[in-house]
Amino acid sequence: MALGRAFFDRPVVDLAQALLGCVVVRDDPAAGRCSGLIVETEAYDGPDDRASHARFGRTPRSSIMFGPGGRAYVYLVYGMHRLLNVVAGPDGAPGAVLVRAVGHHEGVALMAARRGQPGSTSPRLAAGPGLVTQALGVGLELNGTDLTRQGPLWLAAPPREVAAALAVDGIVTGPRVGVAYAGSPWAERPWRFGWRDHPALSRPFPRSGVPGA
DNA sequence: ATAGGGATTCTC
DNA sequence: AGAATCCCTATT
Repeated sequence: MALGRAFFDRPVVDLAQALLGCVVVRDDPAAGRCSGLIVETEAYDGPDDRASHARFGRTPRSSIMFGPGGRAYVYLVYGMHRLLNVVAGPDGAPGAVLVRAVGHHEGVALMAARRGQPGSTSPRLAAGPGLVTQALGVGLELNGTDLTRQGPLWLAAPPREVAAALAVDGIVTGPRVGVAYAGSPWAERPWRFGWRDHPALSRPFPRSGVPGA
């Protein structure tokens, strides 16, 4: 059962936290299904956020960020890595959440094969935003995909036991990665969220904390 | 039409 | 610490 549109209609920083524990499902007709648990996210807000692609206003690339929530925003960085984002709603309010890391769920073997590491069961197969798309087989052709309906790429609510485990472990926050160019205060905003001590985190959080602290 | 740069990852 | 690599945005 896919998460409905209403789930995404909230401030992007709230959405970034709400997505932790959710399941990102990749259904490829040829390769089959794999899915992962979202364990790390970052929020990118509207034009005021100097780290966000929306800082240039509505451009061809960022236009998806200005649309309704619950759609995928996939783009290329550094000429080689594809990054997956979840657009926040409502329509007209730009914002997107970068999926920085996912943990194992379904189709680990398929994900390992896509990573070029057949047979690996490392929990860190998708520990990093570029690795997430590589492991899940997410390409630019999926930009704009409606994540609220079962299809090639969609999102599901956290399984019961996952939600329970996350509640026990807690959420850590920190500054977003690789956005020094944005300057103060945007580079320091604690808009990176992670499942505390999860093995699939992309890299250590410099300081521990709780949302809102 | 062209130049500057990046929400990364891997290797030296 | 540095390269790989190309699309996007801004500027001329």
